[in-house]
Amino acid sequence: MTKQREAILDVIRREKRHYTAEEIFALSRLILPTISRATVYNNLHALERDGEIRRISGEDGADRYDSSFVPHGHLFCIKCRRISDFHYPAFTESLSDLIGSGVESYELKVRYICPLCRESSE
Amino acid sequence: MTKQREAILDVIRREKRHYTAEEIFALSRLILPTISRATVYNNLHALERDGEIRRISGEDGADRYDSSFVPHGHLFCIKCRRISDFHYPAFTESLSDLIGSGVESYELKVRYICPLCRESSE
DNA sequence: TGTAAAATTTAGACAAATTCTAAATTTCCT
DNA sequence: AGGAAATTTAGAATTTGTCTAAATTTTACA
Repeated sequence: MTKQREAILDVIRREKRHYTAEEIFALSRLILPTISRATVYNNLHALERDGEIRRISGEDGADRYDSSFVPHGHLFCIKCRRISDFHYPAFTESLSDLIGSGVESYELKVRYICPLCRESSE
Repeated sequence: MTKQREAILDVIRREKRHYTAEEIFALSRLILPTISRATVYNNLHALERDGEIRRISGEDGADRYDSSFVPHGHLFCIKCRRISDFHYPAFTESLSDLIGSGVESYELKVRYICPLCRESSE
């Protein structure tokens, strides 16, 4: 575990928000001023491969990263573009029941209009 | 409905594969040789907004598009990178039970090792 | 420890995917 | 038909992510 990887993991874990690689790069630079972009991308890939973090792929261009251990999905508000987590306890199980073995991970993304936006458009 | 949009929709509907924007661009050019890349992207966005097609976001760089009306998820083999559809009838219902109203669409992506790859690695 | 091999990091060039722009064309309405 | 609105076009620009080759760091183990 290099100090670069540690810094990156720190950044992702410390905040509740889901950052893009570019944001993680900027924040890691505050800790290690010489860290390079390639290192950030390398480590994001490695951490994803190792199951330490999860990638949320692109509702708005760049991928984002999430460090939660608890399996969960993501809600994207199509109006305000905000992302929130959503938990679905029995899901993982029923998924492997359906698909069989070999499941490594999943990504569940729901596009919706969040309560706040629904309210304000009334 | 412009002839450009029609051509694009045709390309997506005619094949079972999930094409990238670049592939759709190339195939649309066979029908309309002067169609431009920007038009393809514009229409892909519009068609997605209108619910005519669905975007499958990036396991391998570029997004792909799917025209099926039946809600379903996608299986990505992490070895051979092939994508296949997978149907999960009760899912849509239980999703809106959980989240409430406002759900517009969802994307369920499962990363796994497909039966063929599992077999060949034994 | 000392040291060699393996892995990782770095800066910056490169590449791919997507968006933007402004002018030209087409479509739509009445 | 005539004018406004929408769409298309080509290509430039931007964003996101990957690659390269040299330098540094880590790891394994004699």
